[in-house]
Amino acid sequence: MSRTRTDTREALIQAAFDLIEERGFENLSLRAIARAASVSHAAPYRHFESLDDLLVGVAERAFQRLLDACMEAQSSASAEPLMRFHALGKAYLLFAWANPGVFDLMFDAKVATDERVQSAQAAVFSLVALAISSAQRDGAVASGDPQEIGLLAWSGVHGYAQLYLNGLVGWLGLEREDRAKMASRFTMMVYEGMRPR
Amino acid sequence: MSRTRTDTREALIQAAFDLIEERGFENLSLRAIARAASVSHAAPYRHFESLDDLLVGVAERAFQRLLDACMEAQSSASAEPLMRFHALGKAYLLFAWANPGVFDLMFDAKVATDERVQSAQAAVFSLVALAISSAQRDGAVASGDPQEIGLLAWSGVHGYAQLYLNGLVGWLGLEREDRAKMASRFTMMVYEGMRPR
DNA sequence: GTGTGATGTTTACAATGTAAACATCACACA
DNA sequence: TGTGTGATGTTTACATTGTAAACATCACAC
Repeated sequence: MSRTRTDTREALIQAAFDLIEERGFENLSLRAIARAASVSHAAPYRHFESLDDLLVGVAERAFQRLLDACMEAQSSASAEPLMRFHALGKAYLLFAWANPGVFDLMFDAKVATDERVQSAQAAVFSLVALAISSAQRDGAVASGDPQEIGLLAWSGVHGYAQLYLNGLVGWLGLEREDRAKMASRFTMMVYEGMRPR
Repeated sequence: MSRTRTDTREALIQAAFDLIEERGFENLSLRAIARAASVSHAAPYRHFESLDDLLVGVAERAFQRLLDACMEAQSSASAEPLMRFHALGKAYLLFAWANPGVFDLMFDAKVATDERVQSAQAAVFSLVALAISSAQRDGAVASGDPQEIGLLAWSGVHGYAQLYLNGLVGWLGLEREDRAKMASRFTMMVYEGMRPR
């Protein structure tokens, strides 16, 4: 029984995903991915145009998982807008910290210009914008363009994730509390700034 | 007249800086840098341990310029804490958008673990934290740990810069207003969230 | 003046991304 | 049921890359 088309494609993406989490995506090689997926080093070209194209596939997959994690967190939170927003931000941060390598990849210039990745980003954003506007209806967030406020919220959480992953931990005293608590805390601060006055 | 040690070192860093802004730092090659600096492809090894080490040099240089830009902007702003904060955030965003390639590099995993880069990051952060605590003294920003609030502010601006550079422009309606206006506007939103209630 | 250390070049090598030629296997159609 | 045709995979090949080693050169302290 040989592998179907989708099998190999999936295997390559999964192998890349794992390798990235092991060693970061900077020193990733097409050949190493192929090796990990037990195919020859040229086989990936039957499924992807290039290494970058494969990475786009990985990023798409990663955004799918991020979206799942966010929706899952939101749906298991209470209906109160504060809690839903809190769940969203926390899930985002925990995803970034649990998958630092792919998180870097997801917003890397190499893949971010691809329209498939961009629409995946847009899907995440629409989740944020939705949370904002529903919180606005409950009077929990100040009025204003939900897109704009959503971008403010997302920027805060996203920037925190990135700064945390790249350096900050080193020179700031961070990492004393556990991450879940830090994620909660920071998300609350972002939320705090958006409340009506 | 031959080049002094510092000459070649500087020339290499400058060449790398320029190449990064032309083509992004992902596909950058040591050999291309050497070529641009008119030296043989092995010459860089007399000044840097490796390509990554050279990139650290570029990042250091870039942080220096960012710091200069921020301080310059701050000092030509009025003494009012709002205006100083505004100048800082705006300068940060404009720097990122004027130098997208090196801005990516400055927070890339490849260089961010280096302690020289980390201390450069810390220098930027101390500027932010200082602005916060001085604004607090004037009652313009809510009380609380200036480090923590500063991190909130920095995260917001930084995340916006990164999201903007990698995709956002594509799928959101952005880029209609001019950038200086967008930078101002966003910085003000961040500031708004930090005011006392 | 001389030699010694710093700077630069040439040559070499293994690893990489990608293309082309070749093999194989599943499966539609006779 | 046999066959050929397209999809999938492998082998081979090649230019480019980062890096090391051997060699050249030049400035400058003694």
